[in-house]
Amino acid sequence: MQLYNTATRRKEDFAPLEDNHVRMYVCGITAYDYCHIGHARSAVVFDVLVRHLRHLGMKVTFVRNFTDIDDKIINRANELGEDPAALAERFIQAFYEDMDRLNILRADLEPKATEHIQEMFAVTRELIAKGHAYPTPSGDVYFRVRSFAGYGKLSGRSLDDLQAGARVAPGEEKEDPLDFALWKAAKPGEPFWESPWGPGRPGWHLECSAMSDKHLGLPLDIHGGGQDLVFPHHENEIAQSEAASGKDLARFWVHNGFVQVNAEKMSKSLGNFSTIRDILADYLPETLRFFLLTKHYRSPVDFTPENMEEAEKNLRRIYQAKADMAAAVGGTKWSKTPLPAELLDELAAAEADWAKAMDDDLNSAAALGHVFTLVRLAGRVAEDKALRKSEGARDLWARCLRDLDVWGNVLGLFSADPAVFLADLKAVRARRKGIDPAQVETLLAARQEARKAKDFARSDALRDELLNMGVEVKDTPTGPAWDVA
RNA sequence: GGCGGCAUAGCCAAGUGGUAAGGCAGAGGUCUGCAAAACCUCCAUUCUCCGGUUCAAAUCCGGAUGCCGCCUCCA
Repeated sequence: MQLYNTATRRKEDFAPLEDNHVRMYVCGITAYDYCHIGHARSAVVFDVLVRHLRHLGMKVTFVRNFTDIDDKIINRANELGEDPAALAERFIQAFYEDMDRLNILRADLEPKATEHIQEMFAVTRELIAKGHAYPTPSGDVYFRVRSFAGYGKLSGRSLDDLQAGARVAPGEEKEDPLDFALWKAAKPGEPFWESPWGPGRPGWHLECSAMSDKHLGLPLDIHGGGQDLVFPHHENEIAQSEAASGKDLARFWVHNGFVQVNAEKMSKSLGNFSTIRDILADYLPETLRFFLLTKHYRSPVDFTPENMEEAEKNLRRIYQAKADMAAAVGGTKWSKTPLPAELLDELAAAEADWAKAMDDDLNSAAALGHVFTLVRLAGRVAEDKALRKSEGARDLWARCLRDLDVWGNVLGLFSADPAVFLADLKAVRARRKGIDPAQVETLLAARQEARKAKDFARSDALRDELLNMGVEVKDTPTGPAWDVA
């Protein structure tokens, strides 16, 4: 498959260094708050990447870390009067709850920064020994950015460009404003570890260098994260890892695009972010996941109610098709009427195009288009009186269902029981639109009475009343049913 | 100011040289007491604008305009 590599700014053919074994590291969360929709996107993107590589037959060792010691954690803990370690643990558990709901597979290894203090010492010692880092009198250790020739190569920045915007905070003892902290001396009241440079705690970037090397070895096949991590986090990781080890940190750098809200950047500082929990109060988890996959992973995606609603309608149609097909293949007595060859050609083309799309830099948006080819094919056969009782139709539906299972397994979608999913979706949409199911049932029963009495004027009036509430009525062989329009 | 990205129908969105996927919405039809669902048909001679390269460009190059991101914590 091809993957876009931030380091080269091109799509490249991807193959792991080790035969058929992909070693992949993705920067996880800093556990100081509930995850927002941006975390959800990153998680979904790399989850689909792992699933797809495995689908292609590769073994994937996926490492995603937790930053469980950091300024933000300490600040938050102080605000709440909570122990920093306990606070981090609390939000790590919340992370698992949210990600489980989104059908994100657990990483193979989920190391924490605080469990790798010794490994971070080792990297720091190596960097000091090689002249790439220096301790200060007050007990900080800084990376000497100008000692690493490749600094800026990932983000495409020159040291001079960076110099212009660099600042030195009061009290810092840097040789150069661009130098960044490997180790921070403890301030009073902060958690700390004893180190060769005095009591303190690790800088933000160091843990990833220590953990990726320890758990996967360099160079990594894939290093991933959000686009915002390109600079400075990943640039600094490269400097640390490559200066210390002499090896490349990663062969492929993969970065997912941002989630915007009403076409604006979502950020803590703007305060316009939605947590996953907030969103899942109004929408099904699968809706969010589907929505995030309707755009290519490197493009920005705009989170709006309209787009979420569209995702719901798309999913409803796909699950309805699954339900219809499952019911249809359960039939007996099949005829020998042959299926037109074009139908099978179309199906085969959709299958090939699906694979091509996913192999093309994980183009889930294009891939989802081919799902609807299956849906339309299945519906077309079901509508055809001559074909729908044929063995060919049965086999086509079975094949479509199988494809949906396989594709859904790669995307992490479509795996729910259709009846359950459709009922859940209806409930969540009704709730969001303020529709009272009990009231709907009452009106529906009244309409049935009118219909039985052939009072069609009254039954149509009731149907219009329901429609005004946002409820669509449908009469089925097994009686009336309704859905949210 | 430096670096980078994007601009495709009413909306969402694929498409990096060969003549515009898909979805939502909309129109007509089949079905239906009427509807809904499903299915069929229609819905961008055109891809922000202006130049250029080419037999051929939404796709490459130059310019303009607009929007966005990074450069500071951030997925």
